Amino acid sequence: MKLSTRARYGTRALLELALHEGEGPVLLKEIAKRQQISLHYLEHLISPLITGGIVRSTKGPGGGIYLDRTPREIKLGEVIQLLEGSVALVDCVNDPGICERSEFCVTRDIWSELKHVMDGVLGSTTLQDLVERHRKKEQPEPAMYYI
Amino acid sequence: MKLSTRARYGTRALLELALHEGEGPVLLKEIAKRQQISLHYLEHLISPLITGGIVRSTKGPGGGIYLDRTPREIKLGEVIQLLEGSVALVDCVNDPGICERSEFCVTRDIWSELKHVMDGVLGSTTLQDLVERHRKKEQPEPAMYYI
DNA sequence: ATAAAGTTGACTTATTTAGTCAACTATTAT
DNA sequence: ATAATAGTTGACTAAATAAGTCAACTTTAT
Repeated sequence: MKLSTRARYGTRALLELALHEGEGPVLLKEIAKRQQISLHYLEHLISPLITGGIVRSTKGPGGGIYLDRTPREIKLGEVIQLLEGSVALVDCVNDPGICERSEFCVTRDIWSELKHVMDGVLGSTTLQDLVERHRKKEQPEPAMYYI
Repeated sequence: MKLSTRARYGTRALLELALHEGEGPVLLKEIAKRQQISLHYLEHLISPLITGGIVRSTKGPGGGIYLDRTPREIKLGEVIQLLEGSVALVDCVNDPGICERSEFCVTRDIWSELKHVMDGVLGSTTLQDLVERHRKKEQPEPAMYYI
């Protein structure tokens, strides 16, 4: 029950983009280097994000990728959905029809509840939130001295 | 990012035990049949639950397995922990040392938050809750007529 | 034109999960 | 005692999924 590297790398790549928002396209090669991801692997993670309307790209010299919306408008839930699929821990949660037990199954109810709370977190966290958390960690609040 | 069959089958097996609480040992064969699980596979799921102090067993004729505590005292979180391991979606959440990025990594913070809310659900749901939900579905409240 | 970059599809390898089989141990009933 | 019942354990296999690599291709700036 682990998150795939797709989702983890992809999220980090997007954070990288959000941190450089407005500075023009970022090279895949740069992202791969800064986030320690294989370039070839990263290439494959980007394409669903383009299809999903989260990033855009330009080819050729000076090209690269960049966010298609502001970081504030990009929810983590969307990102995970694109890279990993639904956050449901069992298929019957999204698709009750696949198991004839679904209607009566109380364990299924619990797995649904798990999905619900996870969706809650991922639906209320945006790339902007990540950026802010990141900056906060980077530049710790100067110590306060009370005289 | 799916729950393994271990966790799913195991939880259902325990529910089966909880439903027959106090009626003596239940045959693995019975559980396997009622929950449509391969007997041989089920055997392997039981052993961590015994080690974990959730079920007990007696061998020989008239033997079987039964809960070691009341359903009210058995949290789903414990069960999942035994069958699947931590609910953490990435290893660095439990074990920051495995990634030198952990300290600064804001995506890790989100994965931690996910673990936290999942633990919330699983830590507050007991086998007894499952039993009650089950009974409620089985015997729907008789319709109320207001005169 | 040419070099820089992203895009796509095929392929391989590694890892994990699921499941099976068989030998073994303990217990009850006769 | 012994035979039958029932759980226990470990080794093994197969299937599925995830991770990663390679190479050919397209687009764009200079």
